[in-house]
Amino acid sequence: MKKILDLIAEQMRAAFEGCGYAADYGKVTLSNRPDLCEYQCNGAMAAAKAYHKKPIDIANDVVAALKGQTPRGEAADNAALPMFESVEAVMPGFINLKLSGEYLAAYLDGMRGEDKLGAEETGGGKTIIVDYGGANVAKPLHVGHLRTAIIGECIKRMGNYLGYHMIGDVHLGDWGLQMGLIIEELRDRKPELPYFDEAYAGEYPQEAPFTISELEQIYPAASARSKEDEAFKARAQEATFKLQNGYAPFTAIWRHIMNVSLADLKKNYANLNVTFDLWKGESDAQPYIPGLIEDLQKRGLAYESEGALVVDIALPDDPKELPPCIIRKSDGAALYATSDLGTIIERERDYAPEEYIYITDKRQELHFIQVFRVAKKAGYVKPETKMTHMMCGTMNGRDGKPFKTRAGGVMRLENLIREIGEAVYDRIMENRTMDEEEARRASQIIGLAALKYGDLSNQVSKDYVFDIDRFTSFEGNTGPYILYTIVRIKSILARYEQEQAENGENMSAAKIGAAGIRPAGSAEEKSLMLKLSAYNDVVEAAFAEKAPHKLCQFIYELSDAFGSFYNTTMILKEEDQEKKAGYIRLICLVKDVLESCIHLLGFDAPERM
RNA sequence: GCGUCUGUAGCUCAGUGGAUAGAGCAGUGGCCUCCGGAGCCGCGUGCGGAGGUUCGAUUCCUCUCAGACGCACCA
Repeated sequence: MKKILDLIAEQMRAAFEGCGYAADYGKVTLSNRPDLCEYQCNGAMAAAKAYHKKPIDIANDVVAALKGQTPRGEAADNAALPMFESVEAVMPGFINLKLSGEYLAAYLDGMRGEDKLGAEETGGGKTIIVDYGGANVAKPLHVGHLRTAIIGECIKRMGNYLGYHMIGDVHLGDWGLQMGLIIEELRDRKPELPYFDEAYAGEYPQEAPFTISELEQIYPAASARSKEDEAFKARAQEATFKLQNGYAPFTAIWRHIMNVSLADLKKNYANLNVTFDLWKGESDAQPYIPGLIEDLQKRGLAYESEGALVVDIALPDDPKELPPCIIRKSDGAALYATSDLGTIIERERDYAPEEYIYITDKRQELHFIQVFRVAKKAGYVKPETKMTHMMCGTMNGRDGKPFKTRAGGVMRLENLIREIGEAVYDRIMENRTMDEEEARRASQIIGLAALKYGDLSNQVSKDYVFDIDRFTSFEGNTGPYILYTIVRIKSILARYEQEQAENGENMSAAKIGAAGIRPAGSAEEKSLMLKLSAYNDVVEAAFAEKAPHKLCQFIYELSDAFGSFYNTTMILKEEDQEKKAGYIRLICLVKDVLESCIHLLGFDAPERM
């Protein structure tokens, strides 16, 4: 369906044109003075200069033209309906518009009849790769992984919804120095293992020489040690180099690390409602790296500098000369940028995407500038391919500093999720009687909504304060409040159905769906309807601007509008059955839109709460 | 030092080249013979600072102050 703002703008453009002004001035926006009007057009003021006329005169011309005009909206059903309830020109030259109740009701009925509630599939099947995992093998997920996972999942869902072919890749950190660190730490802890016996010629064991919890302990220990112990660090670097060159015993250890760790990671991401189409990692880029380096050297793009192999990426109009991109360290090992470039080559070969979206912490900005520039400069990626780096702000604690556990350590994701679940559970139990099992289940669902909504409702690029008490509150602009609205609507709908069944009435669900939504009978109802009509516009904008928080803002406002409507309108007590059925259809649409939005955001609503 | 990002209400956050800059929380006062009161309706304070462009700037530009982050062999 066309967006309602576009439909209105069509009228406005025609009116401007009819009066001899350029159609472009007919741009329409939501009103910023809801007390005066619903939509507004400021074009008359912009046009004043070009036509040497007073803005108000232009506005009056256009309004007159608009009044004499018949609507020509393309939605055939709506074409016969006058679009506006009122149009007026006011000083200094605003054109204020109110939509007719019939037109709006017809528009909403159009939404009800569509699979995606009026959202258009503008993606046309274009392939977009979204790289939003960044988890490191052998290292537990922590809060630092939370944002990218949540945001990436949302971006992917929105894109798919709008008809793009989104490919989500977890892109594991499974190949860098960390692997060498683990190997060497393991050698010190269990020197008797055959992997460390150079004379060993037999088969390596199937069984991993460690459990996930051991592994999770080994890495941090090794990492800390490498910062103090130069010799250890050197050993780790050598081990990394050997692994990267296919040394069999280390490859065997690496496989064990991968197997043990992957199962755990999958479980944790699943708990977050986050899924990936690809479980690729840096290791998958390795086969491309020798060719990549050779190619860059042969074409003179890469050269030696201070022992390392680098590619210049500076451009003449950079405010500051950027450091070159290192693609091979002086010890011969590949590194982050190299494997990202290798990954790009693989992705081009397998998917040839029209856009890349990388979602990471904003501290990696320089790295992605370098990688993108090398990819374009070397022609690995077409010039017109969009490469976007979505930079996430940091998640801070209430003190404004990076989020930590009470003890001051890094908070593990599973602990965070559990804490939130418990906070929600306590709230449920103190307010309502629900059996324990259901409360447990509900608190899982609600907790995830609290967590995700709390994150997604902030702008991606900004640091934000993570506050469990605030996020899990059932009041205000929170995930639970949105769910509460949905649950209330479900409850009303269930009662209505029951009522109809008891009366043996013919108002079956199918019949309800068939009849129309009625023009608003109150200011609250109309506000609700206007808000609903913006759905397709909002989803499209949220994706185009990669701004999930716009979706959050929308559902909050929609929930709020529903709250006001609900509070002033007796739905089930309404005696006029037609009117009542109209209300039911309306709130059913509210529910559908809300559920659709939370699904895009990546969480669900419980049946009760 | 250089660069990037960010400064909006007591707190947490939205927002726009235009009319009176909005929400939530906290504080405070109302609203149930009523569908979930975990609700609804009121009440007050603010665009870090200075210039500039513009009929109009919180928004665009310059400078300045403050904070976060980054600045070649970690990822």
